[in-house]
Amino acid sequence: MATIKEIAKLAETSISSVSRVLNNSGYVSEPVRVRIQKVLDETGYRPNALAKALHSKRSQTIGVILPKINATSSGDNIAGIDHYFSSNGYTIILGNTNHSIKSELEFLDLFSEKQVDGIILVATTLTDEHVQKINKVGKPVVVMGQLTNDGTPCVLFDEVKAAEEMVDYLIAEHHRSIALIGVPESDVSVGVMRKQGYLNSLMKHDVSASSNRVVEGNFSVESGYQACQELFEERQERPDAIFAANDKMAIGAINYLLENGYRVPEDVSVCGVGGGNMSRYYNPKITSLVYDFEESGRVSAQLLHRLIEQPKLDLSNHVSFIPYHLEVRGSTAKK
Amino acid sequence: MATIKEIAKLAETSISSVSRVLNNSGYVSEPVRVRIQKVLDETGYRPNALAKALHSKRSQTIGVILPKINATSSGDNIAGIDHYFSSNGYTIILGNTNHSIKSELEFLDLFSEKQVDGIILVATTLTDEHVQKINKVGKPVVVMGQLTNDGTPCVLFDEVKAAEEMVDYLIAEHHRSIALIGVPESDVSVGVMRKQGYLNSLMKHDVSASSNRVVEGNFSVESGYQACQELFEERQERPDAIFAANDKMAIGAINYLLENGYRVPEDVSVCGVGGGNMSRYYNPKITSLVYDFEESGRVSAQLLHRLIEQPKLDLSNHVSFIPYHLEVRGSTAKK
DNA sequence: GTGAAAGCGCTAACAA
DNA sequence: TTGTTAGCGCTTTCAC
Repeated sequence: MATIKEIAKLAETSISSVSRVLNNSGYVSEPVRVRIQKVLDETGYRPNALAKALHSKRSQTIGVILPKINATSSGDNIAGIDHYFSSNGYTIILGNTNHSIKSELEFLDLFSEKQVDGIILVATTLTDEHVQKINKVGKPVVVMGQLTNDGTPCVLFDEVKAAEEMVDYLIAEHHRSIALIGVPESDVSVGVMRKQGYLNSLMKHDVSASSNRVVEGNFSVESGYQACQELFEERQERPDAIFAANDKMAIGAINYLLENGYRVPEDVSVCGVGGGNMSRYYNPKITSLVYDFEESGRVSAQLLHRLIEQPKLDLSNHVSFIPYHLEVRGSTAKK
Repeated sequence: MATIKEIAKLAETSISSVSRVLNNSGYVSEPVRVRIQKVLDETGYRPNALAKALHSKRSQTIGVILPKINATSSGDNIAGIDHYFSSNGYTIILGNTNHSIKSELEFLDLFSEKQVDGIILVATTLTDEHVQKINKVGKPVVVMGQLTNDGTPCVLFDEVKAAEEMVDYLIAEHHRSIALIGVPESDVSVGVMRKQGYLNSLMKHDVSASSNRVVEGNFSVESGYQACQELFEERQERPDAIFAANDKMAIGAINYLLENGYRVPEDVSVCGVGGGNMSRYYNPKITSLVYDFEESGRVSAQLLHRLIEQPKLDLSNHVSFIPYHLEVRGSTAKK
């Protein structure tokens, strides 16, 4: 790796002149410029971004922390973030936490050491420790997927409203015994909010809600299968519709139903949340709340970018809700 | 952000002593050590990794270049890479090329500027320009997904053998009219190799091969649907089995068949490659070559790590084949 | 044991 | 117009 010093020597000039042609700044006479450019081309010289960053205090790097890199939503999130930032000269560094809160905190520190210009934190839960650390890193942070309560700007879907809309639809289709396959409340957006929306809708329409019709999975297809089994084999009455908190569990539920002689949607309607490939191409195609995770990545990136470019900008308490839509597909029908 | 200088001042000592306790190197008397540690704790000081890297010439950063970040294989790849490297103190920086060769070349340069310690290039094609640039960056590079011809170590699946095995299986199940839904040859591993395996098997068993039974898609579900439609509506004879070069196209093909009154697998057997969630949970479950992309990420990472740690190590021409296995599921049956 | 000082590669005053 | 120089934050000799 050549340095600017060596280039200067080869071109028989000073490093400042080299720096000038490199950055197209200041005055350089044509002959010198040409001489330097020639050496630059011949050596294929690349400036050291670290040295540059050390001086400018801008690393042109964004840290992205997420709970599980190999989840379809993560891929889309990153695609959106990357698309926005790479076209603005930034590069992305990745922090995969595998759902470990400790690891989340560590990445906040690590990224801080690496002098990232900003951080996007894709969170499933937000503890006081998080909040504290976020405020301590002293760099712009945008939280994705969770509502913040300390003013940190966040980007997310309106989970309550979305879930409510889905159950409204099921009720409009004359379903009255509607089950929920949820997840633990440690995941606030999914475990708490979607359940809240489910309950809101039932209340609103005066449809009976019963813990008898609520079971819990863990996001996986298998857990959806088991949850559905529990619903149909261990509970008092059989639901005529199932709202699963994500598409994978909806698929698990459908698998259980089909294997046990129920028809979907004729006997039981099933719907999920996410709307990605798995639900779109499943057989039957699954009615789902379609979330555009790439868009949520893009919006987070844009927000963070503004925060970076205009440090005085006060975006505290800013909340961006990403649009979603209910897509009725083949897995639900009028009762 | 505090600097080592400020810490030294606060602890009323020199920066070298601070550096010593930071790195646990050299002699520091107990009282001084304690005094420094106290300031360190109180300020929550974090060393600047850039300055450190500038000096040590090790950034503890790995660049990963891939064609499409939101593809399930990419997520798994990165998970494997990340898992290995993060437990070794490295962090990952991402280069998403969206299949643009130009962009691939640019990331090689960019990562070089960012002083990454090594690069993993997930490639679909490898031009001379690639090879040239790879050799010029002067950093360890491991290519994933493609066979290299210039000695650059690579990690991939034995596509020819895998495809051959799949078609062997179809033939063993008495299928004789076997169609291929492939992809363009610009993707060497998928477009060329899998087709080669398909042909090898037919030849080997003396089963007729005909361009009449070969169509091309573009990896997507929709293209699989169309390819299958072409096979059944525009070709002379109908195949009794279809080998799709990936699971998505297999799903597209199945969708076409089911919509048009064919039963799968009773009338037509369909199989794919990949073996991930989409095929595992589809209805019917899809017979597939199960590739472990997380493992291929892990192996690439390990290989690159060795290259980084032992620069004199000669791993040129090294090729790692990642194991795979044929999983017979519900979409294929004996004829 | 401790601290001053050089240097990693670069930018940006400041002189010349 | 050009070159010298002082940092950016850190590590590491090398005197003291």
